[in-house]
This record gives sequence, structure tokens and C-alpha cells, in this order.
Amino acid sequence: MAESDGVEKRSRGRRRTTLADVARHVGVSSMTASRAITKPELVTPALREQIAKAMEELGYVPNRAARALASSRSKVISVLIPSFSNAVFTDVLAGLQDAVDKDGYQVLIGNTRYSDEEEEKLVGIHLQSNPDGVILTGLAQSKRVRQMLAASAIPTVSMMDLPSEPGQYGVGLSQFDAGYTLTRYLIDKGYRRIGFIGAQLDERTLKRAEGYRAALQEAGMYSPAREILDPHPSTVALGAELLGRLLAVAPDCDAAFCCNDDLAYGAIYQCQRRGIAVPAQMGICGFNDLPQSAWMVPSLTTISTPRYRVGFEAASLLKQLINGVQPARSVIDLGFTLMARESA
Amino acid sequence: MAESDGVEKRSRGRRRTTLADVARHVGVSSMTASRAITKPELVTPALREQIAKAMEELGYVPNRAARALASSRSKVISVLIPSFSNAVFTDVLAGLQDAVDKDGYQVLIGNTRYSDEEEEKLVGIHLQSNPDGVILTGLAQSKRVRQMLAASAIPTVSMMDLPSEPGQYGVGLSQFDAGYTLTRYLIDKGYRRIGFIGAQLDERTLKRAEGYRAALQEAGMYSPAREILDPHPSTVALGAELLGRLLAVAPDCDAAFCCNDDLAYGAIYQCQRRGIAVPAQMGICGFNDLPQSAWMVPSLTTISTPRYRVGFEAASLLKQLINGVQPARSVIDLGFTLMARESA
DNA sequence: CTGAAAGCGCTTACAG
DNA sequence: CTGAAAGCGCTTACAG
Repeated sequence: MAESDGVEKRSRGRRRTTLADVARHVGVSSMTASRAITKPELVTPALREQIAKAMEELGYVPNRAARALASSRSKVISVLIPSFSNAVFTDVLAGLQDAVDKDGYQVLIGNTRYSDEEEEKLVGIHLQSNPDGVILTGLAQSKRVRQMLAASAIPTVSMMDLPSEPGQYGVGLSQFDAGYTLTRYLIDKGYRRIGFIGAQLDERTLKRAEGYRAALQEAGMYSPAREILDPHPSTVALGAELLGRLLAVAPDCDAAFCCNDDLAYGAIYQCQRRGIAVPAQMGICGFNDLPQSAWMVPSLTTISTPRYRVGFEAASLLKQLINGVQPARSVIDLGFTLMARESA
Repeated sequence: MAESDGVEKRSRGRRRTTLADVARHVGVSSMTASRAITKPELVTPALREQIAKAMEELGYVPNRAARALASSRSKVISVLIPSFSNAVFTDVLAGLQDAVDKDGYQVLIGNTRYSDEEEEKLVGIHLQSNPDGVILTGLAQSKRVRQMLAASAIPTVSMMDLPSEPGQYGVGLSQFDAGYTLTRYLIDKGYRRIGFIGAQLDERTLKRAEGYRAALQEAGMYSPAREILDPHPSTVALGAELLGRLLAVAPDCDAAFCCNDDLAYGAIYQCQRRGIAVPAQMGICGFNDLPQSAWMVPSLTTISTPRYRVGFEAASLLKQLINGVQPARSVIDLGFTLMARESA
């Protein structure tokens, strides 16, 4: 009858197969079954095989929550990135996954949307899962985030930038140097009134801007009037708009350093719509070297950043810390490459 | 001494604050403390406040693993997407997160890389976390994946396509109809020898191709010679290459239906490099309407797909299933929009 | 190489 | 509205 179904005890429902079920099936204790998974070399081959067969037959699926609770190792790595729509961070994620997959880690991904508040919230939430390690983007975490992480005593590695404080672990590149290098290239190419277009205004953009300024000041060509900084997220549309704004306030510009490739695409499209020849009348360069940059017309001069490797190396470094291995270096500088192409 | 430190018991080390600690601090039982979190309306306001204060003071962080184990609800949703580098899926992810964040779910993201094998592996791994629900991309899961999911009896929703089998839940759009519509548009525009450029060859691409064929056959304009299908992942570079191949085998083509925007960008760049005017000599259209498509020169004619909403609605549907609510519809068709722009 | 006992930190299902 | 008991499914730390 339907009614009696309603009163059924939880124990009557179909229950997942547990390690105890497997052990019973084979006629061993649960810890032998447990060991057959975690430390197979400690179990007689014959038994090991029987246990494996039983697991297969009974459709055993380990329960991560139980394992985490008992062992106090969650096998979870928490990763916080500022954006999903920026290809830079999905590349980083790919490297990270690849570095960590075979070790049985589960990657918990949080999107901070470039917000300190969101980051705090996410750290709090991720901490509930007792991650074995945490990977952060950038170095500009709020005090509260630092505190929470310090209190939890969980190994932490930061990505993209190079930490300068002792005790901090990080993998990335010097955003300042890259900005400087690209600007220096433009100067050497003969550009004299070089503008800067930056959006989002996150730490990396600001450091690239500093590199830009340093190079121009050194060459005696710096003018603050040629800097367009906008807090909105970087998009192609915004790049088009900001190039317009740059030309409105500084019509004599002969080049624009766009703080990422998306903005640069927009800037180039804007030039094309206005009949401004790139690079003849206006040099345009970007930052990051997204796949498209080599193919567009004109191809984009930009800085290639080792995003996949940043993710991979950050995860490798974190694994060492988790396992109590003292890493060779606490800061890994992966560098960058100037890609001189047609647009500047 | 260093030696005595080495022998310290696990219990001596700094231990995380538990619910019992909080309860003791306030002088109540652990379940009252537990209830203060999960069902605050069942706890006297005064007590509730004391407990909240104690949690704050002691820096209490709930242990998800313990909660999951005790309650047999993990508050985890498993999501499988085929790619991180395709903006389509990161948009879907954004919608999904937004639909699910405030409900306290943790989203476990798996990247199948368009591989059945990877998908099987990931389902197995994710099942270890006892997800309350699963979200899959597409309908072409392997038999083994279906079995695992069926055996686990976990609610499942699929994204992007429209399931036709009864009992399946899904949110998406008709890829066939969209392919048909776009091709019909090209015919109406006066194009007569329309090629097709497809990569990756996943289910969605193949369905768009079918729509393309149906429209052309109906109009008596179909020629298999004008179909270029390549199994490699879609990239701008590949788009450029495939347009070259299309023109090599079918130099009379007057338009190309590219099965996504990335390929279309490459195709347009290829035309630009070869001095082929778009759309005058060659119409080019894409699929998905990525942000850039409206801004490039020429702007791209394409199909706009409601990716964010697909993620959002799929998660909403899944939440209903998890909560035992019978959803109004098991299949939600979100449709698509033809964006007629400059390139065709 | 194998096992009996205890416990990880919560929540469920009762009672009161 | 509050609590004592039991248990979720594993692993740890001993023994043997």
C-alpha cells in the first residue's frame, strides 16, 4: 500500500554499498578493504584481487565525505579566480587541473568577480570543505582573507604575480617588467606619443601601467593625458569605446598600449571603422596573446603570458607544501615573451 | 625539546573549533548549536544570539564533510562541460552558479574535453562526493555513464540540447532548427552555393549541419562537396585553415556557414588576407554570438544562443528535482535568435 | 599482513 | 523549545 511506503524507515531504502558491505562479501575486516584501496602493497595479492572483484560486483563507490572526516585530509584544493570569461584564467585552470588530476585532488573553483567581498565570502565557504590547499589569484587579498587563511593554517600559493613578502608562495611573472618591455618596444619602433588603455583596474593592469609609465618617463615621453583608465570589465566593446575616448582627449596619439588583448581587438576594430590605418597611422598592442591575436588582420603585437604553466606550476608548488616538502624556491618567475607582429 | 614535539599526539595539535566547542562555550547541547544554524526558528532568540556570538568568537567553521556524512545531503552539484576554452560553457557556468549560489550548493566542475572516456571517469569521481544532482552537457552520454547515473538514482539534467526520450530532463535549444534557420537566411539573402565549415564534430555541430543540409536540400541547392568537417577542436586558426580548404575543393562557394563564431573569425581573417571581400564576394556566418561578433569588422552574422539562461534554468530545474518538486515541464526550450549583421 | 576499537564532527529521530 | 543517544562511512593508531 502507498501508505505503508510513506512510513518506511530510512534503513529500508536502497542504501549505497559501503566498505563494510564489500568486506563482509569477501570475509575480511573493513580496514583490510580500506587498505586494499589506500595502501594496496600492504594487502596480500590474492585478497586484494578478491576485494577488487567484490567492489566491482557490488558497485562500490568510496564516500569522500567519510574519508575526509576520518582522515582529516579532504583531497580538495580551493582555487579562486577573478573571472570565468577571461580566457587567461580558464587557461590557468586547465594547467592546474592537469597538474593535480592524477593525484586524486578535487578542485573547488570560486569566481571572485574581481571583488574583495566575494573573495572573503568564497574563502569562508571553501574553508568549510577543509581544503588541503588554497590557490589565490594575485597578491591584493583583503586583511580578512589573510586572517582566515592564516588561522586555518592551510598552505596557500598565489598566481600571476610575484610575491615580495617573505613566507609567501607564488608563481607568475613581473607585470611591471612586461609593461615596461612592451612600451620600450613601441618607443624603439619609433612611436612617440603612446597612449595607455586600461580597464578593470585590477592589480595586474595597474602594474602594467606602472611599467608603461616608467619606460616613457625614462624616455622623456610621458604624458598623463594619454592614459585612459576605466573600472569596467575588459571587453571588446569597451576597447572600441576607450580608443575613441583616447583619440578625443589626445588626438595626437600615434600608438595605444591596451592592457589586454580584448581591449586591443576593440581598439583595432574602432580604427578600422574610422579608417585609421593600423599600424601606419596608429600602432596598437595588447597583452596576453590570446589564440586569436596571431590570426587577426592585422595580427596583434602583444605580450605572451605562460598562463597554462602558471596554473600547472602553482599546483605543483602547492602539492609540495601539502606534502610537507620544502620547495626549492618559494617564488617562481615564469617570465613572458614579446610577440612583435603587424599591429605595432 | 624538538624530540618531544615529534611524539605529540594528534589531539595536542591546534584543533579546529567544533560545534561541540561552541555548545560547551554557551552551555547548551550540540544539537541546539546545530539547530541555530540549520533551523534558527526552532531556537529561542536569546540563545540563538549567544550561539552566534560564540561561533564568531571561536572562529567556528562548519565541517561540510561531517554534515554531508550525517545528513546524507552533500549540497554538491556535479557539472560536466566539454571545454573550458569555449566561452559558451563558461557562460553556462556563470548562469548555473548564479542560480545555485544562495542555496548553499557547491558546484563541482568537470571538464570532459569532449571525450566519453573522460566523462565516464569524471562521473565516477564526482559520484564519490555524493552529489545531490548532476548536470550534463548534451545527450550523447555513453551507456556506462547512463548506468552509473541510474544506479546512483541522482537527479540529472542535461544542457544545450532538447532531450526526446521520456523521463529525461533538459534545458537548451534545437540545434537543428537553428542550423536550418541560419541557412534559410543565407538562401533568402541570395547566396546560392553555401558551404559548411564544422570542427570538433560534437553532437551540436552535427545537428547544425543537419539543419543546414535540410534547408539546402529543400531549396535544391545541396552539394556534399561544399561540406568541410574536421574533428579537431574549433579555433580561429582552424577556421582560417578550413576556409582555405573549402575554397580549394569548392572555389565557387559564395558563402560559408561556420559552425561557431571562432571558426567564423578565422574564416573572415582568411578572406581578408586573400583579398576576398566579405560579404560582397563571400558571405560568412557563425554560431553563438560571442561578445566580439557584434564589434568586429565586418560584424558577424550569427545565431545568438541563450547560454547564461541555459545554465540558470538547468540549475533551477535541477533544484526542483532535488527537492522532490515535480517541475512544470521536463524539457525547457529556450530558443535562439538570428543576428543579421554585416558579414552575410 | 590483518583486525577490534575508537573517533572524525555533524544530524536524525526520538523523547520530553 | 531543548537534549541524550545513535549513527553516517570511513581511517587512525594500536595490537597481534
